[in-house]
Amino acid sequence: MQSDTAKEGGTFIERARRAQIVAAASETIAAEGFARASLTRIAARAQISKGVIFYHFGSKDELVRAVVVETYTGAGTEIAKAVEAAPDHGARLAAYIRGNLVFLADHRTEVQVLNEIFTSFRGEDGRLAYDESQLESVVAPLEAVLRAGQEAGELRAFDRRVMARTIRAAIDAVTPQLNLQPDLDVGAYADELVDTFTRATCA
Amino acid sequence: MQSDTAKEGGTFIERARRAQIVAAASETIAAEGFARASLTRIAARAQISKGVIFYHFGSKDELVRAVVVETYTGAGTEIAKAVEAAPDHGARLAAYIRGNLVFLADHRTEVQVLNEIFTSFRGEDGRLAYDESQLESVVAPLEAVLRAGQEAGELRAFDRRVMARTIRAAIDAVTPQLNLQPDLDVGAYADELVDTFTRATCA
DNA sequence: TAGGTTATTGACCATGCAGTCAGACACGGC
DNA sequence: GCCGTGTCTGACTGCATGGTCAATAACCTA
Repeated sequence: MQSDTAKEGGTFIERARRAQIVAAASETIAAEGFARASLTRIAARAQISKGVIFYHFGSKDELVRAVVVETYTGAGTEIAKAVEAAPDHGARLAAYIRGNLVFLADHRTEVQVLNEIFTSFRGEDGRLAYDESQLESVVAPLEAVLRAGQEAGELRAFDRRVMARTIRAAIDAVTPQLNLQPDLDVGAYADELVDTFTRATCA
Repeated sequence: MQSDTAKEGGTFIERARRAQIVAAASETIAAEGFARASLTRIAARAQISKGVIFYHFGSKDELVRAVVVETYTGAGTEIAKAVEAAPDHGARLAAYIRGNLVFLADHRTEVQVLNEIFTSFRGEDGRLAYDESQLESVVAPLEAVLRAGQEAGELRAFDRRVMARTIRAAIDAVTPQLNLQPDLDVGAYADELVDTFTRATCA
């Protein structure tokens, strides 16, 4: 039997194995892409029998979701901290952008794994398991920053939804470039984006 | 035997079948996603035997590439026309953005198919067949527009590469939204983007 | 209408997949 | 030493996949 949220459930071995399998799955996805990350390959990387995965996780679906939770936890708070430390709303937007790019640069593998899962992981019905509608939670905090800035009169009037999507898209576009060109100057890239969106949003 | 570029090669039946199979493949990808678009399903949709696909195309790989070529041809010129009709460089950028969004709205299915292929189609090595490095040709014309604008003094100094990527990302982000919310007001969305990037780029 | 080319079928193959399971191992309490 | 529970293995099933192929149908020309 395995625990649901796994924070404290299960025996010592239970938790250790789950962590090991999740790590192996993450590594396999990063190294070979989601499409090639079969349970056979994941088990091989972890140097365990394939059956043990089914002992600790009910299905491949459950494993993948565990990888997402594991990888996602902590990312949001890290960026939120940077944003909240900023004084005015213009600076908050800048902090948001910079916080995101720094996170991308520091956690490229994890971000790549999440990207693989989000764009390839499909349910039985063939639809993406993590589609646009569920990514609402990613855009929402950014929209909140924009709204606050507008209400304070520091940012001009614009469609917050469109602007938030645009900024998110600009940030998300960095990952594949970083993947292709690992020595990309993320700081300079951030400066450009901050400049661009400051001009685009300020009153 | 089948032709390579297929414009005029082969018999009448040859060309008709190829077109039919490409169409069926495109429909299947649009309806069920790339991952589920197996040759069996494609053949079923076209109401032909699976073997006939291998008679006209050497492999699934070749079929998919034919879909890309088929779908891609014409898109570039359509947008280029709109861009070249614009007077000054600021207007050119606006025309580029509007041209792209109009194209997205008018050809959602085709764009969705391309998107499916670009994000899921992998070679034997497990790497994306159409990755970031091969999408250079998409960003290049936009960079040219930006460069011309800067040299004419109409656009401020900025990193053209970053700006081009950002604009492309903003445009590409529309597709999944359109998919999720088919009645999205693309005209208004285009206005917002034009406003945003005009402010961001003008001298 | 005969004969050769072109086009098509459906059965077949090897492979890889997610998932199952009977049995074996480890190990602590009795 | 033995038992029971928790853990693990490796062989197995059933299925879908991309791809092959011999037989055959459709077609065109002579």
